[in-house]
Amino acid sequence: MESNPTSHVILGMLGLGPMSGYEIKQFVDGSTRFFWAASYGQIYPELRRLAEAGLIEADAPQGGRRRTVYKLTPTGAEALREWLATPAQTQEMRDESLLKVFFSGFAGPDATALALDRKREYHLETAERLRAIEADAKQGADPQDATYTALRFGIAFNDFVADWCEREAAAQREPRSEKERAA
Amino acid sequence: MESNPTSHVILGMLGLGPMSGYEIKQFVDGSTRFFWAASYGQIYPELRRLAEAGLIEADAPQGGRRRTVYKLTPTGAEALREWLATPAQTQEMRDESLLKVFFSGFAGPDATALALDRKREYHLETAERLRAIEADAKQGADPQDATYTALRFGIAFNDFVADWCEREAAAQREPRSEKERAA
DNA sequence: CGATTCATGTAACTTGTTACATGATTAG
DNA sequence: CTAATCATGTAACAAGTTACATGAATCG
Repeated sequence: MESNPTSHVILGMLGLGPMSGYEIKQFVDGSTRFFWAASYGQIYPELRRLAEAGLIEADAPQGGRRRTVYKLTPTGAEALREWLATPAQTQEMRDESLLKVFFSGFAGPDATALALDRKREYHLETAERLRAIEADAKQGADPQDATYTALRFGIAFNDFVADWCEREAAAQREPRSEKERAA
Repeated sequence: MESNPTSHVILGMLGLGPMSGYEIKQFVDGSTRFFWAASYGQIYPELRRLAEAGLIEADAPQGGRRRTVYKLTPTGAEALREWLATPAQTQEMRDESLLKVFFSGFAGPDATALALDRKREYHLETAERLRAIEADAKQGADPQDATYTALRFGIAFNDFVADWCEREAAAQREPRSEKERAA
């Protein structure tokens, strides 16, 4: 069984409890989305593959709707534990706002501060959205619960970046360096 | 001309000065790599497309080696300015180390702190690598130069995450909550 | 002169998104 | 009854990586 990135998210989600593909997608969108997304186009085919490989199996469907709830098999639980014990490999960012900061010099000396302002705005909004999720999750949440920890990371991270952008934009707006002032 | 993410990196790089595909790759690897990567498989075909669309053109090749140095045309410069003036859209992360933190509860109560330790280590190493690049770039660098600003962002960001992981791992190792202590 | 680096390029593959199709169930 | 939501799925596409092929120039 070839393992791919998406398979680990699915195994992890089923490690939290039995779920259908639809529920996995909802859960991802409300939690790992900001650092690891997944779409139906990945989830459903991957569920099938994992079931064929014997890592997960269809649980008895509950409720009136036709749906397939999956759960981990012992093999799947083992695979999840193994993956968790392995050092992480994928560490990627694609941050267009930072790319614009990087190249902003081309649009003149004031453009950098503006690019930083825009980046800041994005992170403020994201932090706010995450705080809304946190407020929902807060009731009875154990602060040491790992999923909650990841959420707090998202908030802290976005707050930090917003602050950094603010400070840096201010520095960019300060009077130019001695060399330039002398000129 | 359909614009795609890679085309903007190339236009931006050529905005810094005429470059060959090979040089673009080197430059990316030494700068935007940690927030926006690019491979030869993207760069060379895209250079051809941009040249056909008239946004860039082959400059007179300098030096003994056979190579093609590209530069922006006025149209390309305009396209770059336009892109810079537009709000950023792509904002993605794929952070496997955080995913492991998120799911770590499955591997027992101690696993979260360990996952945080590992994540911390990664960011310490990255910060160190970026500092090495900074040390190289430092001679005569204008602190308000935008490319330098992005580099400092990378360092600050990785330092922050490393610290956050340290604090959070410590909190995870503290005695459990009242509820559990009472039990 | 042999190894390394410079330099360009492509084919096969992996990964992921978007948009659509389908239909059942539930809420108002 | 009809609109929204639940639920599963796929096809077409977009994006990006890896690995390889090729050959010239340079360095020791």
